Amino acid sequence: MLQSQELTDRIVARFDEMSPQLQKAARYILENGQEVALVSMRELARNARVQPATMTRLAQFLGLGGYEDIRAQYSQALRLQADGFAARAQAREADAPSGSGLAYGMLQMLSSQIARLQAPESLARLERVADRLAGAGRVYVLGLRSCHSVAWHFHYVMTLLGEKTVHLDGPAGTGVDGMRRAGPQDVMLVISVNPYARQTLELVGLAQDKGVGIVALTDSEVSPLARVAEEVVICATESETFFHTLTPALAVSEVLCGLLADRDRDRALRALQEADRHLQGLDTYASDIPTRRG
Amino acid sequence: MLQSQELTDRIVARFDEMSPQLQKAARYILENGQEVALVSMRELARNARVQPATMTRLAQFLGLGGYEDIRAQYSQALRLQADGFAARAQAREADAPSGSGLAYGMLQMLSSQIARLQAPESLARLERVADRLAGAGRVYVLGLRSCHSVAWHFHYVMTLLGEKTVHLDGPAGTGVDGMRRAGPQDVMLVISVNPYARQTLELVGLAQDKGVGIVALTDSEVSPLARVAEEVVICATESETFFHTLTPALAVSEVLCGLLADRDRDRALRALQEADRHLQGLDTYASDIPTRRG
DNA sequence: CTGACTTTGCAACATGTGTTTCAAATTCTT
DNA sequence: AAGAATTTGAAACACATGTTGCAAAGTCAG
Repeated sequence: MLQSQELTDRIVARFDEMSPQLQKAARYILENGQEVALVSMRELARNARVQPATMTRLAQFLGLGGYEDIRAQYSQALRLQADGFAARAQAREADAPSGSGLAYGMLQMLSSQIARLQAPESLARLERVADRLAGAGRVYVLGLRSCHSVAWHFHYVMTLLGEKTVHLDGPAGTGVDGMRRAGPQDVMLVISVNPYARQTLELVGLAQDKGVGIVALTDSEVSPLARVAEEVVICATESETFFHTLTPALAVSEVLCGLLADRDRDRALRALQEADRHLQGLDTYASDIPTRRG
Repeated sequence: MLQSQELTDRIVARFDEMSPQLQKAARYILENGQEVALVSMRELARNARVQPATMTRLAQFLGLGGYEDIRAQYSQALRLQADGFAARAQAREADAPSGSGLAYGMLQMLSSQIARLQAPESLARLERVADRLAGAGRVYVLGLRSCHSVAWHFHYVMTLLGEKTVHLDGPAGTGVDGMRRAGPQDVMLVISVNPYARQTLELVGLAQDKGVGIVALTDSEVSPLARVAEEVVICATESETFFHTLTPALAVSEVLCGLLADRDRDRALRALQEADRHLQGLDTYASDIPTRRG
């Protein structure tokens, strides 16, 4: 499969060999690449003042099957460009095996989804969420079912940073007990994506009743959480396999931790060093498989 | 003529008034704006799993003449976005404040780290790990401390897919009990990065003694796990803040789930449908904050 | 000037498009 | 539980699509 730049190069290289009508069509394509992706070939032909058949002949002259191949490459180029992810220069190799093709596609999509979080609006939201969490008395962290990992990880890192977060989770249904002392000076960070766990929504309702601020990581502007949260970060969940992805949400969670740590770097560093000493003292880490005796 | 942001705002504003199918179409358009410009409405409807008529109804519901009006606006937005791409990228890098700069840098690095997993060698390893796991009697999943999220999520998704994984985790130190019946036909998937938890390494040693196969997600070719595992996938952990990132490892975990599901798509689909019915039957999900009585 | 070859316009073709209409299915109200 | 209203799926419709094939037009060599 060709890149649109590669196709562009090929058009330029063979321009002299083309008949006048082919040259007319080729020039129009070179000068209006995004229109190739956005309008039909017949409309493009009209705009270029050539016959539709000329476009098909041009594609075949260039060694392609038909005009659809031209459009597909310009469409893909526009997708990559619109995503704003400069590092993804290489398109997928033709005929990759099914398994690797799936893995490749999943990774490409994940990378793109995380890159999209770099948009100015998204960055501004991340800042506002971090501000809100930094100013809270206590931060309650809630993520159920598939979102558990994101909530747990946020809480884990924040405890290493010496922050007072409360993870609303626990065995034998005790997780919600953590909300007992919550009040208006506190904030709940809730992570939930479609399909939304009823218990998550119920706990958010409870938090609202107690005057707790809500900030949310969710999948859409039309999520029920988006309606009640003061601040929302939208995390893509679309996936090329059967279930939604939580990788962008984890990325966002880690970025929030980073922003919070950044607000008091000295304190965060001290807390990490203390945690490190504590864990070293407990012999928590090792750098090799222990040799077993007996 | 509306801007696509204005149309987006209108969709969000009126979302609650929409029927379930209109909401499904609306959500898909919000999440896939550039596809609106790049593919036909019938193809978009197929991807969104709605009837073509639904797309037309949505447009009319929004006060537009027909779907073409939706497409025209998203096309125009894409034209504007593509035109300004290079200039906006440069402005962002020059002007971003410290906080957003940190967030931007973290996201850029994460996106790049995941993109690097698309290398052929990495894809080949993913295939081999998936093969090994697919052929196992039982899969034991181990990830402690910061790696807990990745292990838990893998286990969670695999249970949805109907697979027999055992998560070596549990309260009151009981997690290791799951290893009691492990044997040579089983495989352990271990996730650990520097600093490596001693208990992780001890359990890996125990698994080796029992003849259990080991596959590892870890951070380096020189990780202690890399020395003892049959297959290794290297996940970057480098971060622009104080602590290592687990986002690439979660991405890898999800890709492995996808590859395993791909090996028996029909079975995976049936398992997910059964899980869905089961959870629906338990009233696990909701689409709005419940109204509290009293 | 003529014949051969190439280029080009145009129409037919099979298929896809967005919209409309109708009836079945679902939901809501009484 | 029944009737009304709304939602939805599916098919038909008119039109647009990209491609193919044929013949007219144009160009070039002898």
